[in-house]
Amino acid sequence: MSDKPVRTRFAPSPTGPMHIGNLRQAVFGWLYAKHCGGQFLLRIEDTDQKRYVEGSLEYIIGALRWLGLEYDEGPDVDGPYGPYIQSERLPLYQEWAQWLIDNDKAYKCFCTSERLEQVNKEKKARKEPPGYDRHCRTLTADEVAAKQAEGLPYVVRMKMPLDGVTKGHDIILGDVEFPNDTLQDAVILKSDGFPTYHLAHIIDDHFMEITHTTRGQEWMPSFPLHINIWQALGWEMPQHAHLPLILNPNGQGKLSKRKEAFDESGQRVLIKVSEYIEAGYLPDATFNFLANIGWNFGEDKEIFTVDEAIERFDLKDVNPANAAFPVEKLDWLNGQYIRDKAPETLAGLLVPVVAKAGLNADPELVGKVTPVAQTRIKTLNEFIDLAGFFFRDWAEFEAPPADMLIQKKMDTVGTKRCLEASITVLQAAETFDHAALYKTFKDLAQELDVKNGQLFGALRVALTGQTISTPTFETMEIFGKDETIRRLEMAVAQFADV
RNA sequence: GCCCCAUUCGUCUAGAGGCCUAGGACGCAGCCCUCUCAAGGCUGAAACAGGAGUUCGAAUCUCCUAUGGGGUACCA
Repeated sequence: MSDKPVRTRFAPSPTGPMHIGNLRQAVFGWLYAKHCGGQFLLRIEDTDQKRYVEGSLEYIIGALRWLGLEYDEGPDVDGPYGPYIQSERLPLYQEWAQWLIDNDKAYKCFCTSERLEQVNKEKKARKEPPGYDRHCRTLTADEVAAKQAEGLPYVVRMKMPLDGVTKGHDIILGDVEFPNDTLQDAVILKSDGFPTYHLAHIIDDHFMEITHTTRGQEWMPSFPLHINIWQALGWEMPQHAHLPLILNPNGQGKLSKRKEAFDESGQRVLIKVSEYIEAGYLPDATFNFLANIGWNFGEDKEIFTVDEAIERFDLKDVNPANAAFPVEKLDWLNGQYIRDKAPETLAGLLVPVVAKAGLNADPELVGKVTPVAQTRIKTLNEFIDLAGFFFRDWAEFEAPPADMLIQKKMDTVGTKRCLEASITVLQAAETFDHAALYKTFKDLAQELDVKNGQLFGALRVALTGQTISTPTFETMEIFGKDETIRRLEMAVAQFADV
């Protein structure tokens, strides 16, 4: 091990909206770099032109920034090791592929995909494991020259050892070894001149001076290939950490944006980072949640800040086992974070949410409603369901139907009487704060010989049109005397024919 | 098929040979509080995949089996 500064990278492919599992990989790499006082960089691996999706870079950058994972170098952050987009580094890969050929570590392969298919078909018929038969590995220099003179397209394949074992070490998994006779002469440079991931990431990691790599465990099978490439190149290999995968909540299969998953309550599991943002999850809660999968803070502490995580995080403490995605825990955590925020701060976050819902996002009103909603919402968006009525045009409020106003074990006559009596009491009210209102209505309930819940429930529905809402008297206080009475009168009108 | 990895409450996890009659959290159940819904408080049910070893002693080490996951592309 050297004393060079720790450098980690997040290297996604620009293939569309960013996946939440991907974001977690980024979290671990970022956390480790920060923990070591090193650098974290973003590199775009776009060596597969076919899979490129327009706008992906913006998705990736947006997701990283949203969560607070600032990178020291990247496509839009200049650094001394750029460019940070692989398609802009093509000559480098081609040069080193040639170097490998020149040094007898790799070879040109002219086999067509048709032949490859044929080979596999035959192998299958003989019940042999599939794979390339190394047909071009033994081509003579003259044969190669002849094929090239014909203008035949070719790929470059790695010349893998035929026997023995390839040994490697992983920070999380420990020592691993692979029998070489099961390995393939993988393609490292495609016929279009683009490198495959295998070659490209190694060259980049080397020249970008990456000291520790983090990637999903799905890469484990190609680890021996990579080890051999590093060795062939004669470069010092960074330390590798293969991170556990996130599985669907039921533990069946890895979380994927192509296959939708559902949790126990039948809710669709959100996959894209953008979906989490839109659903009203907080970045700090999401960070906490993601960091808690496969790693934990210790001391039985579930809730921790980013700085606390940086302080403690170490790749070697990561649990090697794959994890079912514990979605339901995010709701709880997000609720915790919402409650921990200063009401003014929360209100600031809520204003745009109200606006986005197409409602009147008056900051002052949001500020008044926030404290009474704070313990009742788990995501920002739930604010709309609970308290959206405050932000609709009051003049357009329509009284709820009579049967909604009538509470348990009440009838039309009794309900109407309650509402009328309430209006009378309200008109006489001098102070209009919720504590005083509570007291007067408690007295009124006794006077009318109904239960608190029966009276208060009718009031709630009359005021909000909802059976679940912010507390009734706090709601009255926010509405003020005039609006409160107006709504109750509208409710009484629902009983006109009684 | 072959290769690789993993396996502690339903789930995320703590646990690196005696501290474990296995700890925390989510979820769940019950109770308290209570104007709805939450929040909060308290209580409870709930796990070392199985089998062989090693050892005075194993959730912790070894092997086998089972199960789950991943890979097996001129995708990453």
